[in-house]
Amino acid sequence: MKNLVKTLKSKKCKITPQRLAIYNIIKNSHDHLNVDAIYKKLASDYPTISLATVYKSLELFAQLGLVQVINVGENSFRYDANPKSHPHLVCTSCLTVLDLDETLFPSLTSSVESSTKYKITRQQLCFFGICPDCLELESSSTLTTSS
Amino acid sequence: MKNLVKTLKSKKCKITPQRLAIYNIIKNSHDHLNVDAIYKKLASDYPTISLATVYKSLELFAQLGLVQVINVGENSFRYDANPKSHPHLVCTSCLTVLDLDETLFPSLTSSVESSTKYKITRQQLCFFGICPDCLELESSSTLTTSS
DNA sequence: GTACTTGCAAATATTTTGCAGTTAC
DNA sequence: GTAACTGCAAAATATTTGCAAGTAC
Repeated sequence: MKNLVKTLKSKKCKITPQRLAIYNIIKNSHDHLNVDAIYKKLASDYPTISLATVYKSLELFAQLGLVQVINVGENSFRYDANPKSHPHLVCTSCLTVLDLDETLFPSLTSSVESSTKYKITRQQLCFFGICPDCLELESSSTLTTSS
Repeated sequence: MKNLVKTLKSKKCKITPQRLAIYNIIKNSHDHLNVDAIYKKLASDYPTISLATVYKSLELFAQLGLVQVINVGENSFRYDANPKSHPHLVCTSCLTVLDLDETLFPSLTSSVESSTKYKITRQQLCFFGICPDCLELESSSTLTTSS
């Protein structure tokens, strides 16, 4: 939060309740919410907030490097309060998106740069699979339906 | 193309000129086109084809495992005639999307599986950067504007 | 006080759907 | 001949924009 306030001030952007609320929601969710989910979470505290405000705030945050926009193959974007590019792990069953530790994959960028002539600025690693909870549900439902 | 015909037949799907044309376009483009680009490429040969047909055909191809749907953080999807999951390289300047050789990154999946309890089914690696052509343009325009 | 911000409504973009007419087989 | 497919138009979904009213500073 201090980071948000400091960055907004330094760019002469105003510190509004809406912006604080939106940033808080992203910051405090382990999952990576999309605009709609953020909007719905705001609904109880800010019944009159508009989707446009959520979009505008998120775009500002992204420009200021406060959040990262991620896309895991859905037709909507999700937002991550950690602006540093890092790998994500998607459960294709319950659709949650977790962070992974980047240190699992050292020096991917440099191997791409050396084998192509590209100057790499960013990478997006995304793994799709089934989380332990869903795996368990799956196996128990298999037992049920097979009876 | 033989692959397309064989797969369509085996699933009792009809082999229509539209489907052949759409598949051809994806297959023959080094870049990874989105629906709009495919539709525009079709325009000269099939002036009456509809966007809906392009969408429906691509969805069918994806379901049959003939193409891969990719998303590199745009708000539209691109299509790849190589259905095997493999890394992509995006030039953020000219917006082309190239394939990378998967062998550059061995055993990513297994290291994710061993460090989480997830069962990984698919991965998407995407590197963003500037291609050699755009790098060159950039440096020459810098020289020009700085004069 | 004023420049920035919000919230609404309308616009735009992408994708999906329903259905009547057409076509591959 | 018929089930599958196409093309159109309308709907659904996601995002952006213009602008009048409101608010942080």
